[in-house]
Amino acid sequence: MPRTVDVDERRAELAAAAARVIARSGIGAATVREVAAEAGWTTGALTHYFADKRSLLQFTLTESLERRRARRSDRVGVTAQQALRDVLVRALPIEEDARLHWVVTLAFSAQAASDPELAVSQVVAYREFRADVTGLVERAGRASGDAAQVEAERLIALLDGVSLQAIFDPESWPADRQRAVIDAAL
Amino acid sequence: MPRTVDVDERRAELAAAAARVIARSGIGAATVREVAAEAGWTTGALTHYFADKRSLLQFTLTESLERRRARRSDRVGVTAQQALRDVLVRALPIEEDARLHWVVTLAFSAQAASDPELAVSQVVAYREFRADVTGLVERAGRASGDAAQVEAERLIALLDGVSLQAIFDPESWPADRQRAVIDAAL
Amino acid sequence: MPRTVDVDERRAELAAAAARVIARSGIGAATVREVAAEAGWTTGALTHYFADKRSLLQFTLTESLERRRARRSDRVGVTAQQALRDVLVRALPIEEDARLHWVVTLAFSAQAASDPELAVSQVVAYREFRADVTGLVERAGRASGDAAQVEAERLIALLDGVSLQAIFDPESWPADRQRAVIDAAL
Amino acid sequence: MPRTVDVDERRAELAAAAARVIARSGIGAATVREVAAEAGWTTGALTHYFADKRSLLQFTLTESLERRRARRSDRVGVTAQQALRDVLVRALPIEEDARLHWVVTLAFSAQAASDPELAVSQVVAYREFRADVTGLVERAGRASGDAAQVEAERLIALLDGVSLQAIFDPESWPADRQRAVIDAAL
DNA sequence: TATGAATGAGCATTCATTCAT
DNA sequence: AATGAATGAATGCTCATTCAT
Repeated sequence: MPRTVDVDERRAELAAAAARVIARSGIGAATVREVAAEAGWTTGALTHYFADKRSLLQFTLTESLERRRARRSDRVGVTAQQALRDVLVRALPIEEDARLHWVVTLAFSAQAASDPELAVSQVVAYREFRADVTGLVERAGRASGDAAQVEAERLIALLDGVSLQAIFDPESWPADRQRAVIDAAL
Repeated sequence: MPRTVDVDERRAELAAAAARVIARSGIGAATVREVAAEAGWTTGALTHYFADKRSLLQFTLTESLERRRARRSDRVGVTAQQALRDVLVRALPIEEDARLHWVVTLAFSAQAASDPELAVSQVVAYREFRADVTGLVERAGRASGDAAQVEAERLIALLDGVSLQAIFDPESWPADRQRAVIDAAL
Repeated sequence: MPRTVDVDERRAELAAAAARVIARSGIGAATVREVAAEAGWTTGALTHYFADKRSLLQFTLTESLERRRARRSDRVGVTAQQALRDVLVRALPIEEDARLHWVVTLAFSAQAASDPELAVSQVVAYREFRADVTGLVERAGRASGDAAQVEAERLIALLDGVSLQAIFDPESWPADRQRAVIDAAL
Repeated sequence: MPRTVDVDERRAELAAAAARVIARSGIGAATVREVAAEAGWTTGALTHYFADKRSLLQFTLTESLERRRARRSDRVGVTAQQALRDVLVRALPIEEDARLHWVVTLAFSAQAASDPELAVSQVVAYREFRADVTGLVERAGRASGDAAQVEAERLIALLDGVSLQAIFDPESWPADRQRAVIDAAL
């Protein structure tokens, strides 16, 4: 089914274009025209891949969440403690990929209040992340059972809080300081 | 003499209406018409108090930040340690006021990327918050000098992370669990 | 009836303000607010003197035409030939009064097409002007009967043509050149 | 391949519709909606051809000036004297084309005060007209050098004055009388 | 008489969406 | 599959007008 591959790839390209527009100019500027132009197509072409604007944006968010999840799993040949640290540090808005994800996520938070489907995607992704981190906390022998989940939540809250502030106030939060907070918590 | 009106009060009313609309339906739904209707006026009336939509939204954000700051200062006759705990806990999205503030703040984060003035307001407010918390950490004898600021940043990051998740996934984060994270950190 | 005098005076003041606004920024900028502000009042005050915008503008035009007519008659102790020359030259957009009148008249020409009442005011004023000039042509012994009217029309056409171009292209038409055309025709 | 459209032709159609609306109801009535309806399109379609209202109206004026200029040049196989008379008479508001041009020009004079670009278009067009007429005056052997330009200005002033009055007071100015003034001047 | 708050219709403009080609 | 012309609803904003004070 080579055609299916094309379609998926095209959808991913368009979602990436949408993410770039959102990061650059805010979600209000993410019009169909603008996203299509950013991707190098016309609005008409876009409608072959997304029924309407809403599904384009919906996919942009889930794609961003999915890519974050994928990035998380490619850790091989390290100890659980290292893996835990890796997962947390790579979620910080330090590398461009992660920063883009954060900006997109926050932009959608403005819509999630009124759009349950968006909210669900984010909740599911968060719970998966929590399960992953809980697993690593256990494998690292830091805690087990409920205590492991509490520890995971504490670590994720710290990670999210630092990320949020680093997005808003990058000057106060160079990469080193971001990582330092995580390392101190571990 | 025509009926006179308390301009500042009216502006605050309209900003509150805007905040409610944003919290209920997202910032995209915060149109001039919708905000005016929420406040019980027509669009024309709104223009007496705000030159344009941008200044309405700008004021909505700064008003929200200002109210949060004001709420922070009314703590009397308690120990520094209690005051610190109070400040952090009351910033959590537990009471309606604080929840509304969080939703509004996050909604604006979607715009701040493209509107430097909004970004500045948020950064300034965050730095003030950090200074306040740092002062309390010192007075509580938890740390001093640079270490006090590092501790403050850790506490705020934790607070922000919990708040963010509580906004997205309220089911996972009842008030007790939110407070527990803060208490454990203290 | 002192109050009546006040009212008439106030109406004249407002009409003068309207004329200044039109001359400065075009008829599109002659909003009720703008005219009231130019006169130093609020819009509410204006409504005591004019039922609506239309009657304000209508009066602005007729007042301008009336003032032009009044200016025409204050010529004493000169020969008919001198009076003729005077009437024509003083109608040219050289002095501020006359220039303002021209600009206002032209601005209203844009509306006269769709507003018969405005058109009538202008036609009546023009015919009066023609009758005046015809009388002067006869008294100056330049022509009589139908020939006098034809001569008057020629002179007025010349005057209007020069005025029109002087309004549009003042650089090409300093006062001297405007007067020279009239003098050559006489 | 989608249906293709002659952009220049469409712009000309829309400008013609704008001219008709202006002539019928005044420039104040020349709203985007009204012009689009007059042309048989919706407002959205209009924006494919003009970025905004201002550029639509600007084009309407320059198109009208351009058409007048084009009309002027299609004189072949006549003497210079005949050509001169032709040019002047065809500029009078006798035929529908010329009348429309006059009304449009006058309507824009109400805006030119506040829009320098419009004023420039009109001045340039007038100076071209003057240069053309001056050339014909010379070729007709009526005058030469500076005298030719003075004669041209006199003729144009007469033409403009007659036209202006014929627009305002058509009853007083049937076609014959308009032409008679020009012929008498020649 | 005068104020200015409030209304609501109308405006230019933007934009998601449809559709003939 | 892709274009881009066209639609029409929605938006921010302006403004003439009304009216309680």
